[in-house]
Amino acid sequence: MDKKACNSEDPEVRKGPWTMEEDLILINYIANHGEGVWNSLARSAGLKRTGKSCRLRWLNYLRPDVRRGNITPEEQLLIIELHAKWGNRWSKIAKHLPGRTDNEIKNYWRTRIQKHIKQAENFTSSSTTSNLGHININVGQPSLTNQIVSSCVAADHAVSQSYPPNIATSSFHGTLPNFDQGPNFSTQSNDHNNIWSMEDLWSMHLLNGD
DNA sequence: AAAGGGAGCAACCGCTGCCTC
DNA sequence: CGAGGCAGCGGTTGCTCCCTT
Repeated sequence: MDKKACNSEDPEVRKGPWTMEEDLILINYIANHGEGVWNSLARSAGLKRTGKSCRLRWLNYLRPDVRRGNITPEEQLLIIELHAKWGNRWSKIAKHLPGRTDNEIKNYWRTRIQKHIKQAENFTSSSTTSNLGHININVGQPSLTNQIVSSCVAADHAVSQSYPPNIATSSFHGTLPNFDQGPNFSTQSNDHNNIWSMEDLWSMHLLNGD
């Protein structure tokens, strides 16, 4: 329970998007002191953030091993199968997808797969009882699962085909990301960008001499 | 060219479970 | 054994970007 730690009335506590400065402070601090005891970490590092916020930022974004963007068809299939098995146990599912975070998988599911599932279910007979509220795919229904996977893959493929590679990555090619906009410099990016931006952050961290 | 709407994603919120004292 | 503190989880919100009209 985050009784005091999550006191959102505290004017000293910053909320909203993380700035690059904050990211660097957090990276530096964790590099020097390691993770853990997030509330005191936030205080010691001089971040006006809750420990919770620091933990989330680190786990979902700043960790060096985090992979972002471009969910592969294999990963899609795995997500669908594991979700069919475990439901919305995102962290459990994420453990089977190295480098992926529960938040990313959750967002991916809600924004992409859920949409395709609905389409697929509409496409299949209306006589089949389904649970749209809590998507419940039976692994024993390969046709539906395959339909969803192929639907997702096809959609993603279409998107990647319709975007010239340098459009999605344009803001990162040949110039430093625009950090003025806060952490959004790496949103909606593919693997290449993400490696790019995070390497950038980490190299800056290293340049700081830590 | 501008406005509206939808999609995608980062971050917050509230809750639960575990651990320590 | 109970209280308090922390980490972790899942749901939700709100912002930004991009596409369509």
